[in-house]
Amino acid sequence: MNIENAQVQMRKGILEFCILHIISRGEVYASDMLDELTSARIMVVEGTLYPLLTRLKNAGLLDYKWVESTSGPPRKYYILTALGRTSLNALDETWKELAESVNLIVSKTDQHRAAVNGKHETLDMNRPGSHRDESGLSPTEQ
Amino acid sequence: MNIENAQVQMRKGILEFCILHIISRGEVYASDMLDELTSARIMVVEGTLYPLLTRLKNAGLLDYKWVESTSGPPRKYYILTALGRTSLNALDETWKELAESVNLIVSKTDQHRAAVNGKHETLDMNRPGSHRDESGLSPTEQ
DNA sequence: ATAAAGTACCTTGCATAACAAAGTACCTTA
DNA sequence: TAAGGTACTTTGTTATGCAAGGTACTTTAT
Repeated sequence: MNIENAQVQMRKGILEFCILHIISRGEVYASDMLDELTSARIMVVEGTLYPLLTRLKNAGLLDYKWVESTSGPPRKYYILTALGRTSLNALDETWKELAESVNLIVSKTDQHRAAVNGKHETLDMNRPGSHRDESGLSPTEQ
Repeated sequence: MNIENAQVQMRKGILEFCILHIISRGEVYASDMLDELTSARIMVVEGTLYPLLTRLKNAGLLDYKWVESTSGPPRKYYILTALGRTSLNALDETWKELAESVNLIVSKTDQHRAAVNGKHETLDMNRPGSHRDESGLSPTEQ
């Protein structure tokens, strides 16, 4: 597991949420979505997007209609179903909570760093040279 | 695919980031991490955490030492390696960018909703598919 | 006509990972 | 020595991102 892998992982699960958002703004087809995601610097490829759309369709969150194109084959234009809109609202909430949770954890680290840098205390940060709980304090809390 | 599934998905990939953060603040063992994650309302179970720790260890981001406990079997106390600290910094950046990207997409939807509710006009969307909407109404709102 | 190039959607196969559930091992207490 | 608690591990299932290759329709060039 390298860093790139972790970065890829971090983006997973967000895609579905972003797709629903984009579709919620009006009828779009796959290339529209790819453009929008790319401009938000969320990289997705066809092999990811098409199966995702199919899953969402089968789950009843999306519907689509075929539309003729003036410059190529017909396109599938997607829209949200009523269930899709409900789901999107729920995911909005989930995203907020998740971002809050992560920021809570990050800010705790920031606090910890500030505390460690502020004192000349370097007990816990670096080395396992320290010992066991005779100190009485868990390394995690306080 | 139901909503719960989507919520689970959304949390994926964030775990590794949160774990690294928690360990960065000092030596901890698995139960400490579970407590911290639970208090941040990020639910994780052993079957997820232990393999994750093993992966991070094998990737060279973590190290651990066995420590006797006064109330049970010995514990594995984890710390970040130098590589782990570097990686955490990179993931901090990744998280910031990801949150920014998602919030950009969400805010675009908000703008769209405001525009639709404010006017009775729904044709001005930037999408290239607009040539087809004789219907004139976005399927999302109203 | 036919070939080539562009656009759009679909499928297959692989690797990874979250999770449930069951298992192993150690320690304390009754 | 039995029971219960704590901690770490493993196995099997399922889901999913993605690369790569495929089908099909359309326009443009030869």
